[in-house]
Amino acid sequence: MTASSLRRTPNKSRPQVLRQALQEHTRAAYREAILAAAERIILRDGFQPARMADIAEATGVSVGTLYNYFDSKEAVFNALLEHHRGRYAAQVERPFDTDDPLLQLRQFVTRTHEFAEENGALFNLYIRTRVACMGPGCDTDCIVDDVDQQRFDSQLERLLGQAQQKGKLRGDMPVHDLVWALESLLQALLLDWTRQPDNVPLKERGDEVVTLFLQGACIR
Amino acid sequence: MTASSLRRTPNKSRPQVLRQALQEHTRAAYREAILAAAERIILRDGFQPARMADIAEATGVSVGTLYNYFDSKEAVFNALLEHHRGRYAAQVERPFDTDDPLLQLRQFVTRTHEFAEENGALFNLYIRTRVACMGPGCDTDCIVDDVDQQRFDSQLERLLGQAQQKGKLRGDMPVHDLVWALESLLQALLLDWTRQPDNVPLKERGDEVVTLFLQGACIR
Amino acid sequence: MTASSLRRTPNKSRPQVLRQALQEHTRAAYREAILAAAERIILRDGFQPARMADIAEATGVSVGTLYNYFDSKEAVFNALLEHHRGRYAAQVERPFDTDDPLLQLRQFVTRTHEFAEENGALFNLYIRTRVACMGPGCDTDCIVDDVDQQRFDSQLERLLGQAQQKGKLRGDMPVHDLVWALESLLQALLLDWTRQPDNVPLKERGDEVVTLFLQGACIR
Amino acid sequence: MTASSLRRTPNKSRPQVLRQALQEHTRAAYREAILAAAERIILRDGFQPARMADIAEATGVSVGTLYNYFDSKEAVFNALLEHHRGRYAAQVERPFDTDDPLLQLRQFVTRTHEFAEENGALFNLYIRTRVACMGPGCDTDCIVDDVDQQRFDSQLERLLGQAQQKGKLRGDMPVHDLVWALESLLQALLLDWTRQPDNVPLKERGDEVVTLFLQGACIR
DNA sequence: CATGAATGAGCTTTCATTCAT
DNA sequence: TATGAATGAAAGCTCATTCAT
Repeated sequence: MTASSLRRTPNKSRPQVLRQALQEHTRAAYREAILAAAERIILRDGFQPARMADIAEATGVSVGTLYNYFDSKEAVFNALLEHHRGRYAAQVERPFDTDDPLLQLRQFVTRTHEFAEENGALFNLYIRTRVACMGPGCDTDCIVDDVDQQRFDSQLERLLGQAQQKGKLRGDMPVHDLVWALESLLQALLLDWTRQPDNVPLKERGDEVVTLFLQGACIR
Repeated sequence: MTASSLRRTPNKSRPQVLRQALQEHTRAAYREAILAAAERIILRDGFQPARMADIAEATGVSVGTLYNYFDSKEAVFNALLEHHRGRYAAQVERPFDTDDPLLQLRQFVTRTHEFAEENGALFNLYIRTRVACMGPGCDTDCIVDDVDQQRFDSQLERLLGQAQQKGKLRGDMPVHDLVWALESLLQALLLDWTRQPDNVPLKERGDEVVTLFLQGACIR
Repeated sequence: MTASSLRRTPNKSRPQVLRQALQEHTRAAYREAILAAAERIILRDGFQPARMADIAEATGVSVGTLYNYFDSKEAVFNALLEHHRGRYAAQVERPFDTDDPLLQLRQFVTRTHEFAEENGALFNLYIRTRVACMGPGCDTDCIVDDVDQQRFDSQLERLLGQAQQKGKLRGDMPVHDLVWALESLLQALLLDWTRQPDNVPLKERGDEVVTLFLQGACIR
Repeated sequence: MTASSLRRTPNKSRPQVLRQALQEHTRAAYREAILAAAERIILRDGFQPARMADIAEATGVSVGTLYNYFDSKEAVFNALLEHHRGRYAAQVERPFDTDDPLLQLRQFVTRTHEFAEENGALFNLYIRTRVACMGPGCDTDCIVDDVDQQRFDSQLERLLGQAQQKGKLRGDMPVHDLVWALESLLQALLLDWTRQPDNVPLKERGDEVVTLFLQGACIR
């Protein structure tokens, strides 16, 4: 047996494959556990005060282990957000039940709110981060890009654009402004909800907000 | 008798009184200077990264002096906000030029935006903090109470309530919800503006937003 | 008193000057104390194992204080070396008592050794560092430049060059090689001495080494 | 009976013996491979920065395996040096081609330098370590004992002693001192060479150094 | 015996706050 | 009362070593 024959062999025997599959599983489980703990801790303490040591303890592992799975504290946070992006996209971008853009709009909003209600704490973190991190000095700067916002916006824009083309929305206002207004209202709603989840019936309020947005506050 | 004159109240001879008056003046000047510097620094670096040493240097005093005027870093920030509350209230709560609640509403919004444009950097900080610091763990937690929001809200509530009573607003929706919606839109606008002050003509957009709020997105 | 009048005034009153002088003194004393302690600790533990906390404790100050005087652990070490460079140069570069280059050489060597004997521990550190830090991975890489070595070499070169020109040294060998050989012998001697200061009578051995260097090992 | 065969000594059947022989072989191969990798890594990074994980990777084994063959990082380094000692001894302690001690001396020096040139990187490490690690705190403390130095010295001592007895060297100086001086020069030469192998023609310079050592710098 | 993930002590550095002058 | 040096509790991250599989 020579020194060079010690190098890792590319093809693996059966047991190795099994073991590796097991390890993959374990590894994934660890990641999940760490992220879950991190979510708890970060939600409890906030991002910057949250200490890696606490996350480790909450996970039930040592600090070093954290760094076997994530490069840095920031990476943990990023992974936390990333972890939920796909799920949101999947839930929200399914085909709609109707052809009417405005009904599609309502469905889109409802789905978003359903997702929020199903993933409360997460969304709390998520939304807050998206709003909070715009100024200098926010430690989570650059952590959250606008990927999600853009996805959300472009959906709204598409739907409102279709509605406008079909003559269902006022034409004296750029679609962009309408998008902006609706998005603002919905974000404010989510914000309120993350503050006091129990006091805000999310989906009902969402529908009301859309109605108000469409019809306006004045008597017709 | 001001707060600081309570500090020591032995028998005072005339010159002592004079000296104390002078000291009061000096004390106020120090506070102002510190707050001004703190504003510069916090706006430049953000709250949590801003270092007391930097604020001291920017003020031209020593670190210790900071603590002669404020109990803590947080206290400086609180005072900073408090410092501007009165000014905002004064500017916004003047009597209106009209009796029409909806016109008063527009004037109120305009005044708010004028104040914002006149106090850009401050307002930037102010708004951001109000939005960002709602969850736990934010270092500025407990710093910003809802005093201002409540003042703002009650104004809106009063005006929208009057309009509703006069039959100018839809009655099928609680005033509170209307207030909420308008407030959300306006806050979003301010938020946008603090991000890119130059791209958002605040007062014009404010008027448009109010119009959209009142009339809705649908064609009538 | 305006805010701007609070800024530091350039001209200082008498007491300020005094106080500052005092502080300068204190500051210098602290630096010295820290360096002295650092020397002890680094000599005891080596550079890389030496912990800032230990240096702080040895100095009798807190860790933070260390960083009020030095930017980093490396900076402490650099300062330590720098601190002694001037002293060595001063002691060694005084005018010589004679015109004979070879006698000057002996005096130069003697002075170096006197300095070494007077600054034992330091020189230990100094010499070891100069020798050790040439390969990769040495944490003190780049810390010690060759300034001192060059100064030492150029002195030797000058003296040996003069001797050669006066026909006192063999001409069949570049001065540079002679310098190299003598320097090697002297460095080895210092090295031995730093290992076991008590067993090596530095100055006597130095003289012997120079003699051996000049006359060679063979019988004439 | 080798060291590792001492590990377990139950009654062994024939096949067990065979298997054990095989294992011995494998075991040796692993050691070699690890040492080879360690040499590469340590030479690349230095001893203290070199990470066990890197050595493991370079070997193509896991970290744990390293610890099946060596007790610690230090042990790896020790083994690395030990591994080359025998080779040096073998090369250098062959019988000489001549009876003249001074010629033997030159041959001895030449052989050492040949070995150095043939084992460049290693010798680089070796020499550097021998010189650098004499003080406390050097992480490689206690790693390098003086075994090699002593062997080298005793050779020199023997040869120079013979020469002195034959009246070829000055008698007014203890052999020990002559040994010391020559050893110093040779070590300095090696040192220089390890720093810039290409600029120093080792064997030629070695001969020059011996000549200078024997004849001295002065004109005769 | 190989594996490689888990471990956790230990490191340097920062900065709000205190306090002797 | 101004000063600013001293303080020291954390924090994030590394890596030699262990040990269950």
